[in-house]
Amino acid sequence: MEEKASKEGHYPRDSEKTRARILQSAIELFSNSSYDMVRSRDISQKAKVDVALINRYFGSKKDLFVAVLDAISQDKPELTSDDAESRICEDFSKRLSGKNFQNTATAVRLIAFSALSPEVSSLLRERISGEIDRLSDLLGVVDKTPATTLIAYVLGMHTLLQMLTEKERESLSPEALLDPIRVVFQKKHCAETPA
Amino acid sequence: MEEKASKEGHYPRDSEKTRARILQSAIELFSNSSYDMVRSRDISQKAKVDVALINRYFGSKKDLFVAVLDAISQDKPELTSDDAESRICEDFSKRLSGKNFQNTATAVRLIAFSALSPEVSSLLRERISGEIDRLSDLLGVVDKTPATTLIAYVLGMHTLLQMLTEKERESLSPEALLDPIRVVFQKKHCAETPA
DNA sequence: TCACAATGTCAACAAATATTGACTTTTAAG
DNA sequence: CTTAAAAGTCAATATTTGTTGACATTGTGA
Repeated sequence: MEEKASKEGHYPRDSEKTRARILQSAIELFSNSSYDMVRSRDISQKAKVDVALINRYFGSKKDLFVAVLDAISQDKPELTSDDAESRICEDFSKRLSGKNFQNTATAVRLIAFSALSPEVSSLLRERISGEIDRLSDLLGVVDKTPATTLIAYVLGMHTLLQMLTEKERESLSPEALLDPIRVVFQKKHCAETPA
Repeated sequence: MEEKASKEGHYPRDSEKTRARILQSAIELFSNSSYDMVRSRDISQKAKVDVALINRYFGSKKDLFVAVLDAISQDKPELTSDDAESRICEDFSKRLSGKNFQNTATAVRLIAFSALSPEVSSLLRERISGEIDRLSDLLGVVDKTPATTLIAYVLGMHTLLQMLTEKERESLSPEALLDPIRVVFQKKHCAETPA
């Protein structure tokens, strides 16, 4: 797994791989905190790379962010509506158990974190509209309201789960957390929450 | 309405009123963007006051933020569950019509904006837990899940509505937007959205 | 009117952070 | 081996932003 690192721990030079390493680090960091919170130096450290290389390879921090957006737009699998629901479920579960994670629902989560960062919010505007459209297609309706509702909920739940203590998170019922989502998917409208 | 401003436009000196003006400006600004986005100089400009006075009167920007939190915790009216629902409704309506606003649901909205700002997120952690408890009482249940669900949704919807264009907002059905909320309030579980 | 405290103004400071350019090291071709 | 381009390093810069302290102005009680 480790690239052979000569003596003092630096990798043999390979521009493609360093570029990829920067991008990957950026993806992970931007998926777990906001654009503003992630400093260039965090990314470079995680990628085991000098800060200056971010600018050399990507132009600027903002450009790197755009590259991240493009990257996660690429490998977006065709979803079924069942799939989408279980994805969100899995995502919530992981967050409830306090874990970090790599590859589930990254786009929405990333958007959730940086939605209010002034430098990139305009970029995210387009993407979020795209996500709403995509989800609307998935639901097979013209009206954007259900998709908007769902994404808002996922957005907010991510933010909120981020804020709560582990103890508080544990006290939540993962099942019941999905009720509003089921409303949108129009499957199980009348969930009974035992008082 | 205007305080008598002597000749060149500065108010007669009155520490209480200047303090109040700063606080009010801060409340409004922090209710419409994040802690990071609101610069000290924005607050001072809006309050028609020198920047330095923020520190003189409140100590620091962070302290001012705390003062804002305390202030909006004060005049929190006793709510009924009907009341809460109509409040949220009103709040969404205003946001849908692109207006800014002063006095509705300020606490949650303010929390929504600054939830991810590193400097104050720990402060908000307590408050949001408080809001969840308060709402749980209102709902008359011990389980925090419904309240958490509702607050997440409000949080996310605020963020999202913030991002969408006016055109996109207009295409949404305010009624349907409230469906997940009704789920939590356990009133109208089986909403029919006409395809 | 005088003096002193309260209030307000201004410019300079400090810290954080993305960015840049000059410089060094590595790689690979001729 | 030489040499030039590619890749990486390092220190300095520019900018933004909260904060501070010296100074000016206003109000008030003796």
